[in-house]
Amino acid sequence: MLSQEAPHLLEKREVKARREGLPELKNAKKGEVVLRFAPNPNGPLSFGHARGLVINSSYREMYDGEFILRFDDTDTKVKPPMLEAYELIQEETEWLTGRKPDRVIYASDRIDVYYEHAMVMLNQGFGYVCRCTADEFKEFRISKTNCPCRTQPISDNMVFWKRMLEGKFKPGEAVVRVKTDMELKNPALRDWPALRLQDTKVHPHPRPEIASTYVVWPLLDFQSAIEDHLQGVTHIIRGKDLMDSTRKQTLLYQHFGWTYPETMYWGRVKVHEWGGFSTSQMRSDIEGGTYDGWSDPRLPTLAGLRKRGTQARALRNFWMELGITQKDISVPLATLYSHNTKVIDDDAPRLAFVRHAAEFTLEGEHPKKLDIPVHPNHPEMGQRTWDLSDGQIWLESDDLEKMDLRLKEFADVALHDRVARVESMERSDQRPIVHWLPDKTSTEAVVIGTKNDTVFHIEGRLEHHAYTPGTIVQLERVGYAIFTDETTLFLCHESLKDD
RNA sequence: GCUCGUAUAGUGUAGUGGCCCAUCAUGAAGGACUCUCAUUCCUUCGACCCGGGUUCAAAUCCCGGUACGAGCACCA
Repeated sequence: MLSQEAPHLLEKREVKARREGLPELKNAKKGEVVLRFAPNPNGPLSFGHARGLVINSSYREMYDGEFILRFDDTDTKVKPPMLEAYELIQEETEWLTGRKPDRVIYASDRIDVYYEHAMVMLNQGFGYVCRCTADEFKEFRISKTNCPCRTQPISDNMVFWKRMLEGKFKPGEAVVRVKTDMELKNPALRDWPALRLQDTKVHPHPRPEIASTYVVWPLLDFQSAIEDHLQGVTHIIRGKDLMDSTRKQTLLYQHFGWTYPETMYWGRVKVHEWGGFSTSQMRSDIEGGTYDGWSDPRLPTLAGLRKRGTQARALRNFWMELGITQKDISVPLATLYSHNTKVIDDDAPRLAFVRHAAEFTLEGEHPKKLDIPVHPNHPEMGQRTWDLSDGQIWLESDDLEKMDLRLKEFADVALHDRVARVESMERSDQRPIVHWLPDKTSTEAVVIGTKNDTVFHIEGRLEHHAYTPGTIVQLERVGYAIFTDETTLFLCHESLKDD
């Protein structure tokens, strides 16, 4: 009845529902969306890169589109690529997004294509070879005046271009610029540089097949713009630090008569506990020995996160929850850990680890063996069996302040010298429940964790197990941990409380 | 300095003129369950940057201010 008399009331109710997942893409048709993520392979992927991967690849799934992984490796000096990173990044991309990219592109394979477009630009007069120094041009940019090179004839541009390719200029002596307008309000857009020279004898490209082949290299704004068009990219989602890039590139697209893709931006993300890390800073810290490689768990790299047991799904949930707002934000690690806990808890077998273990002898009547569940919420995961035949057990030294304890799943005991006297098998009072281990079912082990950029080791007794490296377990009353080897574990979540 | 952008609970986030004395998550506090300080569940706490304007009606539109961030690299 309502639907007949006042259908608008029903419609409104739908609108109120909280939006789930990512917002719709503008001008997007299912099956016709092409997205890309374009890191510089100057190191393995970091936590921040994960956002680009997660958001872009999620839209691929949402629209049944295509996802391109592109290596923007066009700088051999300031941010030189790292050869191993090409493989690592592809592997990490697959791990994080759950599948391979539809296409993988190396910008350094496509230099000739960029040259062709540079020549079109020069021939059609919307680009020119500028021989001013960077400082000289800066003055022109500030004073909104044309540089003398701007009006030179196309024939001159072609000559200078040829000389650039032949290596007749040194880096800094010539650059190809896109003609925009020196009066543009935004100084960043005025006749921006598109290609420059690099001394690839001194700074060869790390890929052996490229090495010193080229001296003229495109800059990001040019290379990325051309490649996006060539690959048919329909939607670009990237950081808002690249907003002026969009504007520069749109100007270039107008010259070529192309239409620029739809663009969305996200703001800066800082993780409260990490502060600022840059790939180059990490690189030098690793080389200097501060960190133990790119997968050091203190580092905000995907490799480091992975090593401490962070699940791809947790990372995906984390970034999906932040969405793509342009706000600059600072998130606590607790948020990521909370996602990770949700992902791992159901599958994490329980295991006992007694920190700083102290040995006691059981006194009194008690069973010689004990069966306890592997996971309290999942009986189907089976039982673990403890051997108490020699009566020797281990307790956490921090638990020894109280003299009366309940040994979890076992018995009430009273401590006294190195003896634990069994008072009752049933729970008889409210004494604290502690975890413990029989000597015969445990071995020496070490748990490693991090705290404020330092690494700590905890020695103790670990319950016997048959888990392989990489298995995530929950150490009862301690926390989630991932096996490094049979007797070494790493705590998944850094303890965030001060103690 | 010029240019661009953003401002909702402690932290994130939904909300695109009336359904909003504002959503969801996280966090904190309390409780239930549990022979873990885990998981799960319940309760509570807590926000529309400031000032004008438009409108019958503004978190939502406009202007100004403030704060924060980014670009103005022959880096990506």
